[in-house]
Amino acid sequence: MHLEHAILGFLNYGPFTGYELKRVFDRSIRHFWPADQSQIYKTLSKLSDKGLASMDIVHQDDRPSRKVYQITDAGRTQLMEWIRRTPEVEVVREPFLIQVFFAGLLPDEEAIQILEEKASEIRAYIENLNEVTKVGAQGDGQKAPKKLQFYWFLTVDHGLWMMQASLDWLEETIERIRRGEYVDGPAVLDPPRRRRDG
Amino acid sequence: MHLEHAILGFLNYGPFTGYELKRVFDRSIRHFWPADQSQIYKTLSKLSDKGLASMDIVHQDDRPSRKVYQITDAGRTQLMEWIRRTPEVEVVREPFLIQVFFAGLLPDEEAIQILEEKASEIRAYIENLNEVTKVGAQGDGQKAPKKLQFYWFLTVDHGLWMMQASLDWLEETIERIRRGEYVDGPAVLDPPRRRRDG
DNA sequence: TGCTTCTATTGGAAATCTCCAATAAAGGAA
DNA sequence: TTCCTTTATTGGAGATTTCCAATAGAAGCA
Repeated sequence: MHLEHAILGFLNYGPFTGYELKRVFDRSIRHFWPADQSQIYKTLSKLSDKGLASMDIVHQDDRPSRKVYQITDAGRTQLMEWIRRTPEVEVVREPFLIQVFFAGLLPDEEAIQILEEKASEIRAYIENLNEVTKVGAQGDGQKAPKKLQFYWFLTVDHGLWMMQASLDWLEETIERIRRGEYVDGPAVLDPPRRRRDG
Repeated sequence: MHLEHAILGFLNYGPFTGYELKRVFDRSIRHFWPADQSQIYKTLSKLSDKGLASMDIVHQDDRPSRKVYQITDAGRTQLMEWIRRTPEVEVVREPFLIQVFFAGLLPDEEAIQILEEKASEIRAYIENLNEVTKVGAQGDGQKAPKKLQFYWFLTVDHGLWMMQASLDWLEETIERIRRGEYVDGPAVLDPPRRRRDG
């Protein structure tokens, strides 16, 4: 369970309540691991059951008591072990490609329209990612060490690269359909290498 | 539920049993929608309940009877409606990036090692995708119409572009870490546009 | 002969996640 | 004054998917 590791990672920086963690997630890694609030709470109690985190109840007069979680030594060990692990082979699952696969049933203009819609959705997403970066660059009050912030930026960078690649594919594909390429038979071309402009 | 639409799409080409569908999935869209066998069976009976497919039992003397499913008019209508829909915003969920995010806790060489491992995993995946294309190009006995085959190739092409982008990001990132870039502070650069070689 | 693979379907358990609702008090906006 | 948002947690329902096991005859291999 990956949420477990993500939470452990944040607890490694300091103690948090479920509520606080939700905000931390939303402000840092939402772009590659969105977390549902109730899922965070459930995972916290699981971590506690496993002895990877400990919990203290802090009473408050005006609000519900806070359950503050802290990482344990066992938790820290497991976190580091996980980070060092060879990354898993990830299963690709893209509903959009099911649509593309069967879009051959539609007339060209309609297929192109769907690809255009996807393209503008991605453009909006890129805008959004750039926003995330700006908010993160301001440091959110507490300053993270430069190195950790650098790695955070790398994940944003990854998102931007992938989105850009997707956009480029869409534009190329629309071109290919416009040219009526399938009449001459299909071809899977080698994907282009990516390099920085200028 | 997306598997529902994928199955409906294949049933639109002709009648299939669950067993046959499993093989069709494995030979065509596994690279973006792997399907579990028992999930296919469950989804088929759901489609039948909803009146989107009909089922005939064909007895066989030497083997268990086959349940042959056919798409209904209602099913065809819904399939076409779905294909034309504006593509959904897809939720990104990448465990590997959680690892990258926290890899800042490791010494540079160890972080680089993880990125290298990911890179070779992706290279293997690309090999595999190229295999898929070769098998598909032979047409598998029955020939699909050129246009439909073209759209199928497009989905493979998409996979290749995305994998290549991921690989390029990894290589660039390894470079950036090697240069010790984070010492001077982080930067999210604009991703490069893609162009064909030569 | 024994083992594995292929054909063909079914059912249960469990993991992971989303969505929704309930509780409760404070503070700010309209 | 009424309504919405924030803080803070809990619990249940359901969706989707994976994994595993059972059944069973036939065919091919060593």
